[in-house]
Amino acid sequence: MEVLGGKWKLAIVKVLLTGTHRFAALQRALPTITPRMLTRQLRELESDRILRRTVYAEVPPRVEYDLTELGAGLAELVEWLDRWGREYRKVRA
Amino acid sequence: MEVLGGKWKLAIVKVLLTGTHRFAALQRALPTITPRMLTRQLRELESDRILRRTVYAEVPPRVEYDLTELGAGLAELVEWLDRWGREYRKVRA
DNA sequence: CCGTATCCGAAATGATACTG
DNA sequence: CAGTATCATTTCGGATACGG
Repeated sequence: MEVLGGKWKLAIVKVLLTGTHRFAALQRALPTITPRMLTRQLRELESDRILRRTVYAEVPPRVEYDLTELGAGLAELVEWLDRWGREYRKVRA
Repeated sequence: MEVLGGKWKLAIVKVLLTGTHRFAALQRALPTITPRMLTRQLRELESDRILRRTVYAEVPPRVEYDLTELGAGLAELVEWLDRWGREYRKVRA
């Protein structure tokens, strides 16, 4: 929970499970996140080795984010949580 | 994550997966939690229907906590997270 | 395009003492 | 036994503006 907790991390992982994304693409996938929060969460996930950050020395700059094998190992967990969340809403409603 | 997030909730669920517990027993199982935090987390989990709180009108007072079916449905998730956490520590170390 | 800097309010957690 | 009350600290998340 220390690694995955908070409002955004699992959402970011979920997006990256669909493939490599650039910063702006992540912003589009998570429309309400501010650039500050996105940067922070990405850096923490990188430092926890959930994802990789790749900088291409180009103009304009290009930075790509993709899951490590450790991060990719969360696929089942995310699915599990999705399922449980749906069941939860059903029972609570 | 809204239901299970935070420092203590999953730990409490994990303890209750081993059976019904009283307040003091939960404190013993989670030695660093303060009574204030334990109370708060228990009330939130109760309000989210993860666990049940049963008060017996006795002297001295007895209050028991146990998982609902919804809460018990988290067993697999907890196991999954445990496994992933162990793998995580191994890879990180 | 991909971020940083600064400031802010709210929420989470903790320490300590006390009570029916 | 099973909590409350009070106070302080820390962390989280957001708004806004700016920069290489």
